[in-house]
Amino acid sequence: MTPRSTRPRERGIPEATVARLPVYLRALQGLAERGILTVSSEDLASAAGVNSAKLRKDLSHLGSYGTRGVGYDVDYLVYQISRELGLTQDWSVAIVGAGNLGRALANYGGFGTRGFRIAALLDADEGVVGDEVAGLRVGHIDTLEDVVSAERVSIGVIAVPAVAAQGVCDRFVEAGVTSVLNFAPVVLNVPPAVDVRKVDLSIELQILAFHAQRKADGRATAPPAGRIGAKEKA
Amino acid sequence: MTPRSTRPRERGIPEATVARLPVYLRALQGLAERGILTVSSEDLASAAGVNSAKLRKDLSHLGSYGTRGVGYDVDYLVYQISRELGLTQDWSVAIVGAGNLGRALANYGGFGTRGFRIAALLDADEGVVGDEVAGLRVGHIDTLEDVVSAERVSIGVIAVPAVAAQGVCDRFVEAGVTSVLNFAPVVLNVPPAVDVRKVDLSIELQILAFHAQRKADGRATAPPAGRIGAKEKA
DNA sequence: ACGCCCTTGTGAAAGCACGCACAAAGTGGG
DNA sequence: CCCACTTTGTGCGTGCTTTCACAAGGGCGT
Repeated sequence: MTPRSTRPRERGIPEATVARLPVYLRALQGLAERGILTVSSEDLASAAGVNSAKLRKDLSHLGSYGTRGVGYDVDYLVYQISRELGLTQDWSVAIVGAGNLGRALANYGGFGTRGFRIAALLDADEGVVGDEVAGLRVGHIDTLEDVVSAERVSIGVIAVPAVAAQGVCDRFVEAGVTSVLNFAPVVLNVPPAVDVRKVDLSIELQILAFHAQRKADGRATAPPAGRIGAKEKA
Repeated sequence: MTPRSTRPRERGIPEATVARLPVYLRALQGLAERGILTVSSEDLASAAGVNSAKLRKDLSHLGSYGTRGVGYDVDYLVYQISRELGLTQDWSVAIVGAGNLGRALANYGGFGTRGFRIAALLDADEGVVGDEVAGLRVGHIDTLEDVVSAERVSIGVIAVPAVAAQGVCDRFVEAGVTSVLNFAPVVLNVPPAVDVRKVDLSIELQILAFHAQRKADGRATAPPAGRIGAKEKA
């Protein structure tokens, strides 16, 4: 614990790096569970499916947490990434929509890891209100505002049909939620201060179809080079 | 139908553009349903949540399908984008995992739009094999290879727990599937010729948490600027 | 038939992201 | 105590993305 520069990072982690940190975190937690104490950038990169230089550069944005000639201390790095991502505090999440998707989300064990607490699961359908899902009782959509303020919900998850999504989003925003995760296939309109992320099955399928067509349309001009996967064998 | 250059695009649409085409397509279909025949890049961009210059450049990669001073013919553009994405042919999709997530996917009406056909919904749990979901009977995982070859499945969807994902993926690959959509929170290992896309709830949540923390940690250095959303009012 | 006005399509510039390759830094053996 | 080896952290070149700004093209009113 030498004093170091005391100024590891100076704010401003590239968005592309932020998007990969959760992947590194998961890989590290897997290593930790297997009792591995130290890992090199090469090994961690391989576990996370990225280039090792990219991994090192990503981590360098958080500070100098590695030891040359040795690698990274797994537990320490888990802690640093968790802290950077804001997972050392708990975030309350409200899920709207208790259909199959909402239930799948609610059952998503421990919500990735810890750090997220499902404060409520709401639905507009009287038929499902009152059901128990993942140890939670489904509440009525009309209690959204109460739940958000009582439970200090900071992240809203929208798992309702497309036509209802903007309405739910507006209510979240009105209630003070500034982070929204949207599973409905619509573009949400929100004020600039609100952060929206989208998860969209049909978009992913269509992107796959595009590349599949490439492969089928006679020899493609370039290999698929999927943005995410396409790694070589272990 | 003037002869034009007959060489509208020459192969090689940027990946970033491909990822946005489905969004444009959906926006256009919405316009078409409302009976709108023509749209300007400005209006379409607004509906899709992007910058109009970006939209024009994206569309220019497909060819010159607009009319200066007027805009784009909605139906024609729908057709061109569909064709480019490979949606004018049908793709057979097999979903493995008939839990809440698998069911949610199977029920995802018309699978976005048309273009995708669910050839099978499979599960390893004898308890759910035989259930009817979305007009489909859940089959046993052991029939995966048969289904893939009999139904000419080209896209495999993995909606199983993390520990089972790699195994299912291997079976898909072995059976000849070259496009995989993975919902399990693991990095899949596949040969280079296979295209994998990942949808991961907990990663999205963690990215939101990062930005939320930024907002909370005193005035952020920069506004959130969510990759996806954060548009202004209509 | 002419000219005004609107909107597309695209050069050019700026900003990011990626990956190579290497110097710096730390470990362990002799 | 020194040297050989390992692995990090990063400067730099390259290519992709985004955005601006505007010339070219086409419709419409007169």
